[in-house]
Amino acid sequence: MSNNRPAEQRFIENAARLLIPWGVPQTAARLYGYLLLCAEPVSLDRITADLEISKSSASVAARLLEAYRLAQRHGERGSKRALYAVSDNYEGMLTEQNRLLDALADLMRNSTDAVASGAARDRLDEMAAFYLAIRQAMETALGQWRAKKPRSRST
Amino acid sequence: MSNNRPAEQRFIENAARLLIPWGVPQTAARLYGYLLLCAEPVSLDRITADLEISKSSASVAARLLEAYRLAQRHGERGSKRALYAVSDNYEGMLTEQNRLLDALADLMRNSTDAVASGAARDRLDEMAAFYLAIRQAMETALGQWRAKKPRSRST
DNA sequence: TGACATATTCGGCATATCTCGAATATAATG
DNA sequence: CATTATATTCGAGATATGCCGAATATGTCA
Repeated sequence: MSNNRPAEQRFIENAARLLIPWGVPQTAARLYGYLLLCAEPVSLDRITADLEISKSSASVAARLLEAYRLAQRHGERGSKRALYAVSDNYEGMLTEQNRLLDALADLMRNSTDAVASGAARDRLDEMAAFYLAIRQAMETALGQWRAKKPRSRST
Repeated sequence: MSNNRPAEQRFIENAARLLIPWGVPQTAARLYGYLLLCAEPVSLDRITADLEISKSSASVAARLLEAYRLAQRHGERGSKRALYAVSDNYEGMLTEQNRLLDALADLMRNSTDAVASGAARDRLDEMAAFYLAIRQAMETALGQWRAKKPRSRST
């Protein structure tokens, strides 16, 4: 970070622009873009300085990304200092969606009390099957990726 | 709709609960759940009555769902009346995400001006490849589904 | 335990978003 | 062209959300 400021700024804002419509708050979205540019884990103070946001905002944004599995906290040994970096598995955003697909499929399958039969019933069953099929395809693809790239633990 | 009110209500609220965290406004989310239960296209006035919302809210929610490709407007011939029903292709939510994956992959590949080399560069390239792979797997799965279920144009 | 460094929570302000009813626009029909 | 039926837009009030600085909590070291 910080050998070509303008281009980096652009990247950060572009990434944020993509994530924001998906419900990611601006600060968290910008932080994610920023972390993508950082070769090593960075401290909250560094984030605060580079992104020009308050430390409290940096803190909540970082933990939000962590909750979404988009970032990882790297505690420094012998210090309270928290360093953050993008998670090394990029699946976070996708597994979250898989959860939605599962939940939707469940809801539809278990809704015979609301619609027992008829066109709506058929559609619900079909949609449930559809979501499960897609979800399974994604699971498979994720598995294949993990297999192809088994270890990447070298920073 | 409306032969087992309590169960239907529960279904509608449950569906809404799933969609809302994804940024879908409450009214639109409930409307989607409602439409899932309707065997036939319904009018705005019917929606207004059954969902107990204002007509303006019904109108904007319906068109929001339409924009997301989650619902479809069925114009009545010889009338201004608009009838809405859930779209018969359930891919809407997924294609939207595919667009995000594509855009992210693009951004990462075209960001050599921000990071030319090093660990961050490697990661960006890897992520771009990852997103494209997943996106392609989904595309394939969608294609297979369409092939398996070629015609469903009955009611 | 005391002193320090650091992260986290809290209350308030600013801003955005939702929902509504009234006003307006647009299409259909005689 | 007037009337009616319907959808859409508009402005306002209410609600939620994001962001900040100050206050607080928590961990670390001597």
